[in-house]
Amino acid sequence: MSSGEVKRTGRPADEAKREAILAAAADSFFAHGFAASSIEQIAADAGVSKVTIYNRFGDKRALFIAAVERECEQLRGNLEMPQVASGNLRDRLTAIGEAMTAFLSRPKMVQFERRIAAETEHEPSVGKAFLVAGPLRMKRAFAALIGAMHDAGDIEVDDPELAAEQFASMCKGMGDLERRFGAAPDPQRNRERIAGAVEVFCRAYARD
Amino acid sequence: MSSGEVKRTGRPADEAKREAILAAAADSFFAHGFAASSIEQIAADAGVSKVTIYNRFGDKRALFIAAVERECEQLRGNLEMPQVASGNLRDRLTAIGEAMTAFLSRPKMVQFERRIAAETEHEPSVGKAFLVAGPLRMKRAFAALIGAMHDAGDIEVDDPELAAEQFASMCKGMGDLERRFGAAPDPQRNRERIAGAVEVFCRAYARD
DNA sequence: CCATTACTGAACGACAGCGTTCAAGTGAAC
DNA sequence: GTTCACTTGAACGCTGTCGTTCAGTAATGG
Repeated sequence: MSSGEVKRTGRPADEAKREAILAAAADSFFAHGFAASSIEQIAADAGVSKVTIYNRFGDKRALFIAAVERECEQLRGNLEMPQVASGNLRDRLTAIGEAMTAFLSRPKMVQFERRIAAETEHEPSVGKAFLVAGPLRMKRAFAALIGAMHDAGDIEVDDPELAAEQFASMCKGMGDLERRFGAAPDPQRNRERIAGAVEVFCRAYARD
Repeated sequence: MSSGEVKRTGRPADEAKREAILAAAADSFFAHGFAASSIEQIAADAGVSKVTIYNRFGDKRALFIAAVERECEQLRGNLEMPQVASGNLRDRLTAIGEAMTAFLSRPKMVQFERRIAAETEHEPSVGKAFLVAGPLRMKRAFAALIGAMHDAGDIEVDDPELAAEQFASMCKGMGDLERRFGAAPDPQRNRERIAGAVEVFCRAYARD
């Protein structure tokens, strides 16, 4: 009943401050890590008193969780698959591969992944939440696309999820690792990876 | 000249202690992260005085670097490619895929990767060192194998490094992500991934 | 035995973070 | 204007870490 519609008397909480706190927390946590971040600094960055943070979030750990949840929500927004229904099979696959690579290459994304992975050690739920909000979601969307291509008769695929993984993995190749471990990006090689993935995928699955 | 053959007088350094320190440091750093690890705790775990650590390594950061280097060396040892010269193409590829997945799935490896990635943010050299000692090394070894298969007439490949990446990436699929973010391992799915990778690879590259 | 080097335990100063408390101020709703 | 909840700044106790110092002990070569 009355979800969040409770009329509270007195001064209302400042939602702008909540946002500022979470933004500052995310910046610090994902840039420096949980242990290396201080609530004091986050409060200063957010232009807010430390007490306000404790009143609203209670705990450093809880603040971290809240920041992760916020980031996952934002992730969901930017995750839209490019709806490429036009063009031939190869062009469509290429577009998908390029969109995916671009999405995963953003520095912010790389940083976020790094940090979530590290923090998963202590808080496995964080890792699971990210998996569901990010990669698994993406895989399912792409698998559905593969299924549609199969139904349309463009390709012949038994296991759409596996095929989706294969294509996505080939597009990433080692670019994934290189990004994560700070090697300089190589756009040329990334294009070759996508082209190669399309080629192999088509040789293996394209009909006629 | 006389590399390390300098006759030093006085009590000799206890190499066993050095090892104990590095082992304890690696355990702590890779389990809890750099900032969350304390020299005091590492000293206690190693059964060594804190002063000994400072005398031998000088600094927390230097200790971390030393621990990473040691881990990379150990990595090099366990990285031997299975020399599968026998059997048909599919069997050989399957053996390679299984060896690779087993190697990358070890909890210690997952943990190490997570931590190095996180610490790359502050110390990019650490990430680069790991890339060279691990993945790049592996890729080259595997690319050489692919090249040999090509020369032997089993497959037809233009870009052995790309093909190596493709096969390895397909074998990993999303298992990589799942491990890193703490999802329960699925051996059945991993086998399917390897089988699928072999199938696609052969369809794309196998001769006749 | 003696010089030399390695190691230890304990203690120290300096600093920073967490989480809490308190008194005071602020602002919306009734 | 009163009320009530939110917000603030400052201060506090506590804990923990780093990095250093020092005196004392252990082990080795000459």
